[in-house]
Amino acid sequence: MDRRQEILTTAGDLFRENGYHATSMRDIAKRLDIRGSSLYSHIESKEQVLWEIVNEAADAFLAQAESVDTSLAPEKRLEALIRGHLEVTVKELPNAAVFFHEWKFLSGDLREKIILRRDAYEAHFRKTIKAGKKASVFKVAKVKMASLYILSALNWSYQWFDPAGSFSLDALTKHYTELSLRSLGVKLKSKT
Amino acid sequence: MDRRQEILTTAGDLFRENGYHATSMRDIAKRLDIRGSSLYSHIESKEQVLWEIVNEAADAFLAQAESVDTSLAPEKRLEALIRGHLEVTVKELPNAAVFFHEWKFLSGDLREKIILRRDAYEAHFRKTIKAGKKASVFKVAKVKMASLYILSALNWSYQWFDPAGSFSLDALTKHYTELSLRSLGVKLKSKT
DNA sequence: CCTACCGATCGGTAGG
DNA sequence: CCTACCGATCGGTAGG
Repeated sequence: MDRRQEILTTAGDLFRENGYHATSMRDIAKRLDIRGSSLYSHIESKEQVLWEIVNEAADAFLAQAESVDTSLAPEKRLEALIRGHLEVTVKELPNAAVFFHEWKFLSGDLREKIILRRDAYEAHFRKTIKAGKKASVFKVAKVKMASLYILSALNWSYQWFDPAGSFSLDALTKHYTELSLRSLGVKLKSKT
Repeated sequence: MDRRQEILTTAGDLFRENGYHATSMRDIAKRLDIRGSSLYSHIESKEQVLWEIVNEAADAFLAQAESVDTSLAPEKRLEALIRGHLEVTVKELPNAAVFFHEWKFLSGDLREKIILRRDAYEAHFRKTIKAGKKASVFKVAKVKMASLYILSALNWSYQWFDPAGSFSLDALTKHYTELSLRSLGVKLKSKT
């Protein structure tokens, strides 16, 4: 890992722990045992660092969603999206958390770009639910409402999920998939 | 509204828009057309302001949850909790957003106090779901997982809900209640 | 990668 | 409620 990557990784950890504005460039430097000013031979500005972290996370979420075969049955498609979302969240925890929480501190252009990518990502969920509704597999009054609901549940997971905690990623995925499909009216074998 | 309340309200708005650390005391003062130093005859410190905002929101959420009659049927209890949660979120949007997002910038004692109150709040959901599971009204594999799922979906709503937007609070409540009950395996009249 | 330093701004206090 | 001010820290640059 080169210095630039180390800086981005360290910044991601700190932005997640303390937030973008509460983290100073000197905090990042201290973790790497160098002086704050030395960062600037590798990076351009604090905002550029935030941008790269957020954009990298967006890449990961989008790549995953785009890899889902749209010819699959809607339940399978949604299941794949949920699994992928949770996998990316857990694998990139700091970056994902920063993506969800700190993107709004980007200004102008960068902010708009990231909003577009978020919308593109959410569209994968909306389209899948819409397809399931059309195929009468999902029973849902408002597609937008349902996809907001499910995405909300998924989005919040970075807040509490602890890879070392009592749930594995597999267990989380299995239960969240079941809860989501059920919320859309899909009948599953009951597990009391 | 006295000056102290005005300061808290203004601070809540700004903390929501820009975050606690990105908001300076002078920003708050500017909105009230006074100098930053003048704030200090009404408040003790910036952290105390954050604490009061967060704690006020916690009061509102807890009061609502505690007012739900525990002798109701589990579906009705959960419905009341969901309605109450969304009502408080929408009515106190800035404070609720700060409660969800900025509480972690509290230090020591205050931080621990708020964590306890959050846990107490979540317990209302867990207990209701557990009661429903025992009564075989809810079909749920892991109570903790299911309550995290539903609370996550609810918690995220402050991120996107716009009182002036295309959904009313009533519509939001109705749909989220339906989605939540269904996710727990409750059968509802289907709405395609 | 460092030292040295810039102007700006931070939360907060003194004193009126 | 104000002016005046404190020490600390901010993101970032110059120059080596």
